[in-house]
Order: sequence, then structure tokens, then C-alpha cells
Amino acid sequence: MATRLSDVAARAGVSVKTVSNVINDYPHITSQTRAKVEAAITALDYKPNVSARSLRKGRSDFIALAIPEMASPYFAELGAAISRAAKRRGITVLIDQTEGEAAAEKLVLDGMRGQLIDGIIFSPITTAPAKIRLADTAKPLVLLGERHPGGHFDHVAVDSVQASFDATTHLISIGRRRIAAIGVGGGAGTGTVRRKGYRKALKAAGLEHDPALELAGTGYHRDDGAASMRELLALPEPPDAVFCFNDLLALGALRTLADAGLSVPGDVAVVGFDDIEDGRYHSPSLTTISPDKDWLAENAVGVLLDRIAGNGEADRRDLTVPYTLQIRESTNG
Amino acid sequence: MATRLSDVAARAGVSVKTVSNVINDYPHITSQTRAKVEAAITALDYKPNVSARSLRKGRSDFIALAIPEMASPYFAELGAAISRAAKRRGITVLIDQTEGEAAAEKLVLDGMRGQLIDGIIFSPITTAPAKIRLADTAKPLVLLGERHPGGHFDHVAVDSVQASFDATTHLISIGRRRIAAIGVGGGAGTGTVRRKGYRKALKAAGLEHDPALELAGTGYHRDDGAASMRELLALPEPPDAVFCFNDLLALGALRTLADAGLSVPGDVAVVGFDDIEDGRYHSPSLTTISPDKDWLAENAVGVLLDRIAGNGEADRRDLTVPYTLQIRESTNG
DNA sequence: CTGAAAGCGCTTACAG
DNA sequence: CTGAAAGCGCTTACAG
Repeated sequence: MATRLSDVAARAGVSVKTVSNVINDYPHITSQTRAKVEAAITALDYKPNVSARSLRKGRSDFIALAIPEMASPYFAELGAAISRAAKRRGITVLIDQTEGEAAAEKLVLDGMRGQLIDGIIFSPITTAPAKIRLADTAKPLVLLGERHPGGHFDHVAVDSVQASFDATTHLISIGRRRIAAIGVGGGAGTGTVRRKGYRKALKAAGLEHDPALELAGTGYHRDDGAASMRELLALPEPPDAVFCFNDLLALGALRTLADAGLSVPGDVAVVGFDDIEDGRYHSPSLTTISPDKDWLAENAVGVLLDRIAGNGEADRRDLTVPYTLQIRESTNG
Repeated sequence: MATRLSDVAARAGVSVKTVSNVINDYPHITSQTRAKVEAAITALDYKPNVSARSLRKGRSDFIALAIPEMASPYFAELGAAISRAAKRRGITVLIDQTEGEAAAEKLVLDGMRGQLIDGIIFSPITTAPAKIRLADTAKPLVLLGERHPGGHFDHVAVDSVQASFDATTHLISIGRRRIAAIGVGGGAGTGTVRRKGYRKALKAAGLEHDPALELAGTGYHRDDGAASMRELLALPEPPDAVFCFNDLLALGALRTLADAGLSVPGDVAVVGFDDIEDGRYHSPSLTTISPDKDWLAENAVGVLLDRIAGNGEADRRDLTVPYTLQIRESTNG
């Protein structure tokens, strides 16, 4: 049988209320009493029962992180950062893989997990952000991913339009003129928003955008990038640069270029988005947009906890994650 | 206020017991009653309170997965597989990053999370497996990682000695004679066990092992592999092949070889261990030992749930994960 | 097959 | 500063 609060109280010769006070760090306890209780806790190796506490308080100190897939490096790195940020505040993160299924995403929005969790950080991929509504009973929610007008939730994201503008402008600045984009059809608005920045940069440089150079693909993985790059190389007039809307696409594209015997950046320059570790070690290393993931994690958790703490009526917050353009070998050979 | 069981009962015109029976799928309920109850559940959008259920039943249907770091691709892929396997059985997985800290690993072993979880799947990296003991109050535990004699727990792992033997023998079979090993000092026995297979293969082929060719490094990441490879290249007589004890080390080594202008596998052949997706897309693609991660996940979860279900006294189980040697460009240019 | 009641282990007004 | 008691929302013997 596990040790209970009352066992500790009995051993310390105080009431359960006093033990509870010590555990929850309430004031007005003599250091003598505290010491007695702490000794009993140690002696009995007492651990509070989370279920009971959560049932009574209506708070569990668990939050959920709902992401498309944890095996995808960007989400793995993000999940690690969010877990760390939460742990620092005594919060545990439950990671939920939606695998981009609408049904799973709906479950998230329905306030999954039978009220165990206190709130959700949600990175949607199938559900359009504008369509997200929560049941009245549902928990506070912070959205990750592209900004969208008229959203109903707190939101933490990179300014994708600006970042994509910067990435494309960098390619222009090294003399490229026929610049393709891969990932235009990406989920939950990513493709649309990043294309906007890409086109804006072309326009600012006086270049026409060529629809034949904008590849949608079916997903955001290495194989999608590899396939899109093959399509581009089959064009009568292939591109001299590619802006891939995430690093995984870029790594797939690099693989196709290597197979084709083309040099990077000599024949084709490549830029990604996310700055996953993989790209830093690749040969050639990958130029990419590097969002500050620790900042993102820290703030997503912070905003969510604020909301949980009761600022239900406060204004919706919209935080913009700092980023840098990391110039590496794939554009700077 | 959230809907409670009693609200459902009231609306359906039955007792709470009956509602509970329906939810928990107990027999002896007329289909009429069941229909009434289900209608009420739907109408009220009722979700059972997990904390209350868990407090009462003493089971939460949560298990923990404790791994060194979720941003490491192998663990990310494994975590994804284990989450999926658990979800299929109605179990939720809590992922715990120990970051290889002894203190965090100790917390795991102390039966962390105040009894919320029903059991633990643990991949130790700092704590020597032989040293693992659990408090009496602790939960069932399944160990991942290297096998060790005299262990006290269920265990699921690749036969690393055999797999390392196969990897090394493959290098010998393509004509290499000066074969280095990177990762010899790896945590929780991995380095030792894989070196054993490596040496065994050399011996079987009549080759001496050369201590100068066995690199310990400080970790199992890309930068460790890159650094170790630099050391090897600085040798008076560099190797013509390297067996890296995981793929991350191998990818780091490949980067160093690329920087040095050496050809792979022409000058140096490289083999890894884990078969992470990264290695499949790298140029050159990475030859590696590929453990069946889905098999591992399925069985780790299965064994743990068996144990939770009450086979506390049953014999300790020792499952061996199937693997294949995936021959790719890094040894087969 | 169903109902009334106890109890899982906490926290928290309420008295003192 | 401390104690006795209620109650969070379930499940489960126990009666009927």
C-alpha cells in the first residue's frame, strides 16, 4: 500500500491539514513543525497522489502538446523544448500525435483526455485555424503555426511572410533569378503564407513569379522534397535556386540534386526553413530560417499558464517568434 | 461546470451505477437501457473524469516512457512508435526526458509522478542497468537497451553483439582491413557490448583489433562522431572503414570525411546503427543496422501491460528485437 | 438487472 | 497556528 497523507500526519504527530500546508508551501508554519513533517515525509518516502490532488483542486498541472508527428525533427526539437520549459514550472507535458488526421485533431479540440489536462498547445495541420472552435467545457488553448486573421485563440508563431521574404531575397542577392518554391500546398496555411513572402520578394526585385516553379507536393517530408525537385529538374528550363518551405523538403531536394550530379550551390542554391540539426550537419550544410525554438517554447507555455491561471477574459495574445537567417554552404559554397 | 456521471444518470432516468456499467462495457444491460444512456451521454457531451476514475480504480491507463532525449531521432522515432502502440490499446504515454542526468533517472526509478502512471518503459543511459533497483512501492518497469546479465526486469532489446558482428563482418566482406569503431565509451553498456561484437568479427576474420582505432568520444551525437573521425584521420595510418555505434555518430563522421575531401565508400566505408530516416536520405545514404522499431514498441508495451495486469510474479522476460543490415551507398558506392 | 452508499486521497472552508 | 469534516467524481461491493 502506498503511503498516504494521513500516515505522514500520524508519524509527525500533526493533522493532515498541517502536512498539506507544508507540501503546498503555505505560510504560517513554524520551522519546527515544518522540519517534523519533512522528516516524516522522507522517512515514509511519501509521494502525493496526483489523481486525488487533481480531482480535488480541479487542476492537474498537466498540459497537452498536440503535434502532427513527434518523429519529425522539427516537432521533436520543439517538443523537447516545450517539455523542458514546462518542467521548469512544475508542469508535465503530454504529447499527442494527431498524425494530421482530422479526427484526431477534432478530439484535441473536444477537450480530450477527459479533463485531465489543464490546457493545450496545438499545432494544427489539417484543421484550418480559422475553423477552430472549442466546446464551452474545453480547456485554454494556444495555437502554434501560421498566424490567421480573426482567430479566437492565443497564438505564437514566426512571421512566415517576412521570413520567407528574407529567404527569397537572400537567393536573389547571390545572383539567382530563376527561383523555385517547394511546399506551396502545405497544411494549415503554411504553404500559402510562405508563398506570399516568396512572391513578395520576387516582386520587390522586379522578378515575375512563374507558376511552373511553385511546387505543391503532397506533404512536408524528405520524400516530398525529393519528388518535387525531380519535377523541377525535368522542366525545360530548371531553376537555379529553390526555397523549400521546411528543412525536410530541402534535405529531400538536396538528395535529388546529388543523385542528378548537380552541384549545390553552384548549379542550384537551396534554402530551407526550421533549422533542424540534420541540416547543420548535411553536406552541403543547409541555409535556413532559424526560429528561436526555446523562445517559442518558453512563451507558448507562459501564455497558456497565464490563461489557465484565470485570465480567461484577457485579450487574445499574438506573439511573434524571433528568427535569423542562417547562411550555410547550400547558398554559400 | 463539467457534466458528471450523475447528470447523465438523471437525464437517462437510471442510476449512476447503470451509467458506469454502460461506460465500462459491463454485461447484463438491456440494449434499451444502453441506448437511453448513450443518448444522454451524447446529448450532454459527457466525458468521464480521468482523475476520479484513476483515484478510485488505482489504475490510470497512463504509462511513462523515460528516454534520454526526445529530440534525438532514434528516440523520437521510438517514442512515436510506442505512443502509437499504446494508443491502440487505450493507453496514453507520458514521455519523460532524463537528458542522461543521474538525478532524473533516479526520479524515474523512484516511481515518479506520484503514482499517476501504471508502469514505465525506461531507456537508461547513465544508470548502469545492473544497478537498477526499484522501491517497493514502485511500478512495473520494462528496460530498453543493452541486455545485461542478472537483471531484475523485463527487457526488450536488439542483440547488439550479434548486430555489431554483422556490421563489422560486412565491412570485412567488402575488403576493408583497417576498421575503426566510434562510440566505444557509450552509456549504459552500449559501447562495451557493441565493441564486443566488433572485436569478435575482427577475430573471426583473423584480424587484430587496434586500440588506436577504438574511439570513445563523449557522447552519441553528430558532433561526437565528427570529432572522433577527425582524430582517426589524424592517425599516421587512418582507417579504411568505420563502424559507428549509432547513426548520429556516423552522420557526423560522414561530415568530417566530406570536409576532408575523402570519398565514401571509396576511401572510407561507413556503417551506422539505428536506421534513422536521416541516414536513408543522406548523400551518401548510410549502411546501418535496422532494428524493427514497431516490433520493439509493440512488445515493450505488451510486456509492460501484462505485468501491470498482475503477472507480478511471472518470470522475467527477455525479448530480442529483430533487425536487418541495410546496405546502402556508404559501403556500396 | 438496478439503487443507495461507501470510499479512493487529497484540499479547503470553517471553527477554534 | 491546528483539527474535524465535507466533498471533488468516479467505481464497486452489497442489497434488493
